[in-house]
Amino acid sequence: MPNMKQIAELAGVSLGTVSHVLNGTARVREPLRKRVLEAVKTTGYQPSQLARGLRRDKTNILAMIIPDILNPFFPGVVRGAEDVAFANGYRLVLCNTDNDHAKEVMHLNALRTYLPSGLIVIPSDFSDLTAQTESYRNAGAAVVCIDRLPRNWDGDSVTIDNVAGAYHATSYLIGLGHRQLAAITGPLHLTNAQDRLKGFRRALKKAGMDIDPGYMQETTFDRAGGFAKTKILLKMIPRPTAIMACNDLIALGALLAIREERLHCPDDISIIGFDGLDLIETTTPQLSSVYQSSYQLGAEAAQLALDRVAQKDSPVRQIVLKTELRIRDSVAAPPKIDKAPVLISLKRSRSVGARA
Amino acid sequence: MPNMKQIAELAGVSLGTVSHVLNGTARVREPLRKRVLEAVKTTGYQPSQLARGLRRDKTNILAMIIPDILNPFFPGVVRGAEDVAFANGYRLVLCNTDNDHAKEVMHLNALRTYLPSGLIVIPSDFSDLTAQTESYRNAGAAVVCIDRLPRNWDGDSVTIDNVAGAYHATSYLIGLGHRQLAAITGPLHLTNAQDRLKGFRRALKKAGMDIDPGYMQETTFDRAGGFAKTKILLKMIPRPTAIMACNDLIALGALLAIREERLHCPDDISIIGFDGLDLIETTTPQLSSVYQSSYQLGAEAAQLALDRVAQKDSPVRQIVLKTELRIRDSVAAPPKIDKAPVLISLKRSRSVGARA
DNA sequence: TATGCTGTGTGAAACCATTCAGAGCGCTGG
DNA sequence: CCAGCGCTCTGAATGGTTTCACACAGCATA
Repeated sequence: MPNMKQIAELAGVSLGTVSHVLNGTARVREPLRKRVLEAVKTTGYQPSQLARGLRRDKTNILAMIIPDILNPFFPGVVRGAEDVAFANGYRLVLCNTDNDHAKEVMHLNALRTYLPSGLIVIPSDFSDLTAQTESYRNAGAAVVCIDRLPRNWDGDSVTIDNVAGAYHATSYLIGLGHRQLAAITGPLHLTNAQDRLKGFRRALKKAGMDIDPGYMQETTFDRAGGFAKTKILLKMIPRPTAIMACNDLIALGALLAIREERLHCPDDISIIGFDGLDLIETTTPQLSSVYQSSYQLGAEAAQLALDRVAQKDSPVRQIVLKTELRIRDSVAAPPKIDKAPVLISLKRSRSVGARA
Repeated sequence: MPNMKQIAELAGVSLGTVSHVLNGTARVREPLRKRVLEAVKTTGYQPSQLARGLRRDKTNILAMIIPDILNPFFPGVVRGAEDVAFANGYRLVLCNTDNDHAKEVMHLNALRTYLPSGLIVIPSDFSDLTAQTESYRNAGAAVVCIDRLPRNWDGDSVTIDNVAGAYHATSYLIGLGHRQLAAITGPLHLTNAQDRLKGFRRALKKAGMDIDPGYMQETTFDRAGGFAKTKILLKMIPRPTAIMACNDLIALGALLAIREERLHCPDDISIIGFDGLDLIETTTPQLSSVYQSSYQLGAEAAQLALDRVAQKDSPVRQIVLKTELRIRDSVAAPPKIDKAPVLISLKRSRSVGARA
């Protein structure tokens, strides 16, 4: 593979001229320009991204730090970001943190020396990332936080309206007549989990309903967590008639727990999840969910990062995406009998268990 | 951020000595060594990966080219590769091709100038990639093909035993008494799709069974493909009593089609998928599948790449991973009535349709 | 004719780590 | 006592690009 010097010789011009032709950084007379382009074409020359990055103090790399690509929410985010990056001549470096702050910091530190133009982070938790991200900013890199925000975050971000999403879903359940609601939230050190719980409570308050703290269970954002917490909820008296799950994996776990307890969704209990993953379309019943576009989340983040690279001092942008309540088969009005006193409700629960 | 020169000054040694201490490329007396390490520690110095890569003609980057991270099979592969890469101080650059050969070539060409140490590719199709990958090899990079192989591939690879996997699944169905089998294959320009079909046919042959080509439908590796082709299969006379789907998404589509036709899996039709994705555990019925470890696929590939970087001229390795038949609720013996003549079987199909 | 200005090109410096030839030093064996 | 060797360490060259100060030609103006 030839280098720029050889192109310069082949075209009979200086190094600088080749650079100017290639980058459009200065006017070059047409004949020279043509000779350079010709030389590039015949040799198949490609500039070294390394040398270029070394010299410009920045590469066409976007670094992306996410919790875990195995969680089905994140591939969409990654794909959205990669598409935008690719379309602009950038590449994506992907790092998984497993929500481990130490690992996150390791990635953050190590990646910096590759001089990425931008950094897109889904924070592992509520830890303050200012120290690390500041060093990226000083190095001229754009930093965008998405999905959740670390403590004290005042930079660019893309999130969704978690409060509104959870509020709508909960209100919908209340509208159907549910009075015994439960929520299974994600880890409350994450802002998105916090906000979804906030939306849930706000809807209850609006309806003048109160709730025992035991009906709000906190767990990890996965199937196992949803399963375990649902088992607990199903034993409570009175048993909830609807569960607001703070993501789809939790909802999935809830569905499995309900099934294992020989209850039926939505006849006995309604479920609404959050995220709108593809895979909730294949369950029986199909799960209702607060849809958000993970793809858009990633795409907007990448665009935001690239915009900031182009215009370093434009005002901070904090994009908030809309959600959309998608009702499918997992919600219904509460069983009639639940309007009767507690003990009867309990009895029914047992008989149902026996029946199946 | 300081550079190496400043570390050298601070430690009172030369540039070369700093490099040797950091890379262990030569013996350095303990006192000097200590001073260097001390200087590194107090300044928080980190070597520039760019300068390092430029000089060594190779970076600690692993490039990974896959069809589409949104396909739930691939996150596992990526995660496996990223974990191994990370553990060895490497980073992963992720590229999606959408099975588009042109896009694949673009990525291949563009990535090269970042001088990755290794390249892991899931080929978009059967196209010959020798030209592109050869240039990586010439640049000293390790190239590993996984999951499927391009035409004429004679380099390192990690695949699974597709033939055996499909063979076992099919044999299992035959063992249950199924005689009207159907297969829905992936695109036959992909080696893995070819091999799974081969395993299917081999099992039939072993059992002395013949099959009408109409019962082997080719489609894309997704839900929509499985859905559409199953619709066709369900109209055939005699109707198949079992479907061997060449991946889980196809199997999922098949399940949905069967459901939509008011038939029942496994009572009317059995289904076996391929891949063993998590999401097939949440369907009703749970889908049986030929499990393969996508994580291991990625992890082995990354390890293979790193091994080759370390030992350039070791013999080519072509790793073939085992599969494991995981039977769940989607398979059963064929309905008894199917042993009766065709017309009766047809009738039953109608009556079932009317029932549901 | 001298001066200034524009429009184009040039060449060297800078970016930063690695590596290689060689220098300095102390020790050993003859 | 000296040649020779081994062990450390040094400093310059190297890799490929961008950028900046400057040069040069051509033209217009005074």
